[in-house]
Amino acid sequence: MKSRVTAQHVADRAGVSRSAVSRCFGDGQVSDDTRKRIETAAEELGYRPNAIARSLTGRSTGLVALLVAEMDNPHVDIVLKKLLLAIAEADKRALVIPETPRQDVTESTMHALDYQVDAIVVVGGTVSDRVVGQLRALDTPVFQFGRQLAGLGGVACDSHLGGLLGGQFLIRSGRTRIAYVTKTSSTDSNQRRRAGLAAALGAAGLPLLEELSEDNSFEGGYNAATRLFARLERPDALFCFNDMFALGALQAASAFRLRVPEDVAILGFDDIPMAAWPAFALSTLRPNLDAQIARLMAMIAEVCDGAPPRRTVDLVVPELVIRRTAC
Amino acid sequence: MKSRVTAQHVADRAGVSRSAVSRCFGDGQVSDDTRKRIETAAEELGYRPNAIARSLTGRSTGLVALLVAEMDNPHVDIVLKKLLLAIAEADKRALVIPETPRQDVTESTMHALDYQVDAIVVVGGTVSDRVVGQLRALDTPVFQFGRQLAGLGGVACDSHLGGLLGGQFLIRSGRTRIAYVTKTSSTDSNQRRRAGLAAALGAAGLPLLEELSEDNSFEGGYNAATRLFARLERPDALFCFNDMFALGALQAASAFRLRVPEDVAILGFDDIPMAAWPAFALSTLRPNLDAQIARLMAMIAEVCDGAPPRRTVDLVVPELVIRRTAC
DNA sequence: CGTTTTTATGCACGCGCGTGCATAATCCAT
DNA sequence: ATGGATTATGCACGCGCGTGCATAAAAACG
Repeated sequence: MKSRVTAQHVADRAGVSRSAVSRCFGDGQVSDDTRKRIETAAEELGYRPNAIARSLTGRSTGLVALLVAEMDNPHVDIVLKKLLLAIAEADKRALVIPETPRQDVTESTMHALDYQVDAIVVVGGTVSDRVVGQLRALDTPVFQFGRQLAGLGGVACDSHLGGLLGGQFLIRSGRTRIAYVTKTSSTDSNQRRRAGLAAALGAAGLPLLEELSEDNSFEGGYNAATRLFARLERPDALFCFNDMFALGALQAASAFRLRVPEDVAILGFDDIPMAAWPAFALSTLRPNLDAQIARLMAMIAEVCDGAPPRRTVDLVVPELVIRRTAC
Repeated sequence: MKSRVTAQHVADRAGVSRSAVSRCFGDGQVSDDTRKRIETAAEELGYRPNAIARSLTGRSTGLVALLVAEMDNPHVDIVLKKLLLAIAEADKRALVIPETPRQDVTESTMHALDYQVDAIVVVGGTVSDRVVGQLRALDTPVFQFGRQLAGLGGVACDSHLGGLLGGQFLIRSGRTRIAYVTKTSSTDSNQRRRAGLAAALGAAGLPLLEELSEDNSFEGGYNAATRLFARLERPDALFCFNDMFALGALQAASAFRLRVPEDVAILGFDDIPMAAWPAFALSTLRPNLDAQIARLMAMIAEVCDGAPPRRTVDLVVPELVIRRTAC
């Protein structure tokens, strides 16, 4: 592998000083003549400024670290994709750090910080609060996506409101035995959704049934719903923590020969692409992802411009998407 | 934002030279006494070596760029996740560059190269050959994942063999009117799968029906299968380019009140997690992803050790997974 | 105890680039 | 034509770190 061409090479070829090359690719003032010569020389040599060396001079690196956990959730996939696109659009680069089972997140993240990233975004609810706390102690701006830890800037879907809206909708459609299908690991958003639902039910004087899923996926939703349907007094509506649970519950309803939504209504959360498939036509709550990401990118742009990082969470209101499984 | 602590700060505090600190965190020889003092000083100051500056001294950056397109395909999600985990396990960092609709991939990729990545991995079949060609012209090692462009190192599932195995299996199970559901954009792997299937059918003296999908997803498979089922002589087996098509086709079969697999067998490709869901129980061909990734990481490790990049594609044989939709 | 060998440490340079400062070149107005 | 204002260019330094080289310290050996 031949060594890369540096600004010095271009300078030599163009017969100017290296500073001129530097200014030409920066925002310095260069005469039209020399600019032309430098550009042709750079073109011929295939020169590209070394971003590593450039960022060494105290400036920003243009890197944004995405600390992403809960990668078994399709919704996180969508978030990740959209974040990647948004970061590329903002002319920055995404350094993605997955939560590995073997290696502790902390260690991976710390390694990422060695790259002087401009900001860290914590994606997904399952990153432990301890890790987030450690991150906050650093001087690198940290933002959270999809959680609402106090004192840490970020964006999130208003889970409480989502729970409330979903609950009110189910009540309006005449349901009286409403169950919440949740997961064992109680993340922040989980608790808020449950609280919102509980508020809606409480206002209507209805009880809140509940069923835990041992697993964070389709199978978990299937099993939890199966247990619910096997109860003596079967619920007539299932509000699921996320769409994957809801799809599993839908499958369980089919196994029980229950008509959806006549016998039982099923409501999800996230509006993953699959929810819109005609095979499922899942009613669900759609977090306005694009709005969330736009705000997050604005926060990142702020800190890149030297502003102190925000310390508040922007809540985005979810939207009720009514399809076939609850109406 | 206070400025980061450098090796000089640690050196001052420990009462040693900066070189000693550098050696302590590198592999240089340091006496037990000074090492201890340096380590405590570093601990107290929260010092971490600056990876940016470190990589400036001609060494590797520890960055691997993932150029990923076709992000609407769940299978690519899985590949991306596994790649991210593998890269983290290898103690490297992943720089993910999505194919943005607005910005040309070339430009994004070039920006990524400014970070002196150790290697580039092209993921997904839809990255244009032109872009890959441009990448090959660089002195940064480029690998391809899931495609088989000649002269460029990488790993891929043996699509031809997959087509052959699938075709032979359908023939053995007594199918005679076998259709291939494919997509309009003819990627490399698509053509190979079709060729493998054609070889199997040709050997058995059977015709190859075909139907194009206008779209690379569930809906596309649904529509294509619908057209096939509406034909006078309905096919008794559908071999789909990927699982998403197959799931759409499955839905179409249900709409036509066709029994699966009695009336029509449906075979997918990729073995995405959803294929295993009891709701679908899709028979499919499983590319051995873990094996592919292990080999790719080995190739990357090679070039990081200074070896010239491989120029051959390691083919991994796919495995026939027989569930309910074809048996 | 003196000499040679080994080990530990500091100094200084360079990686590729941005940028303040001084100087040279150019321009404009009088 | 000439002084001053503006612009263009080069020089040199520093960003944070690794490392060859020289030197100082310690160890080993006779």
